[in-house]
Amino acid sequence: MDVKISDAELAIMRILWREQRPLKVSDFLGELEFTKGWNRSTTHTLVARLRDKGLIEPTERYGVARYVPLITEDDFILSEEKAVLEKFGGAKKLALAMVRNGHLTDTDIDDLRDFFRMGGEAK
Amino acid sequence: MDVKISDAELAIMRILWREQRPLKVSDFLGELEFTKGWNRSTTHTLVARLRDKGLIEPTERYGVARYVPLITEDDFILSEEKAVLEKFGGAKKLALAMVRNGHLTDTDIDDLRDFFRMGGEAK
DNA sequence: AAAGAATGACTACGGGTGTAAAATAAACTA
DNA sequence: TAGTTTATTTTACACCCGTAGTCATTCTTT
Repeated sequence: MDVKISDAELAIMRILWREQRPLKVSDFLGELEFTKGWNRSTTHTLVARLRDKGLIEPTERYGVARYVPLITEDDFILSEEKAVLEKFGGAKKLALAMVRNGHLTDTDIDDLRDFFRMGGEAK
Repeated sequence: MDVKISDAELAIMRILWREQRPLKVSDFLGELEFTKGWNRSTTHTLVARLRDKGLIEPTERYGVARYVPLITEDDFILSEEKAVLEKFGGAKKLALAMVRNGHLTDTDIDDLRDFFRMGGEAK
């Protein structure tokens, strides 16, 4: 998939990924109103756009639609990663920036190393 | 600074950062036409927008303007880093994605570790 | 069933972005 | 210096995004 998820849309995807179950819009309306200050309409618009883009889908429809994501968070991250590297001019530059800003700690680095040693299965 | 640099604009900044000297638009027109397939007008538009945003500046003006960047690549990277982490849900997740995709190698990781050891001055 | 509340669909609008044509100005060449 | 080539500015336009108003529909609750 290479449809774009906008920042605002992402907030919705995140909730869907987190909850791991079909959600009615009303299930996260409140949260988004609180965390993002969104108007009810705004949330509905974003949900509609995600639906139009084929990124979420209502599971059957009696009455109120319950949505599920059609891509996993991992898929999203892996695909975004590429765009980000493009923007930063390489993984190493980005990693260095993260280290310099103190967002990637030495323990994190150890973990990455371990991840390597184990051929890539750790979390 | 917290003016946004769009993806297209970034291509221009990158050339300016790379060349380390004042450049005429014609100096990179060809490259961008080749690598991005841009029309001459497009490049000019982007240059104008960068100028309007105060991100580049012509050095004196006899005849053809020669531009220099007003922010360094490091400044840019450091400021963007935050937005990226936001999007990826943390530095570690992002780093893991990079490793998984094979964009951050074990040697890179060693370098990061070294960077740490030396209190942050390596390149 | 009627009134009121919740829900969802449709419409809108201003700003940014990618893309470029058209118009204008400046520089070069014969 | 006129004619031509090159550079710069102006204008355009469609699409995406954040944001939300409004209208229509569907529950609820008397």
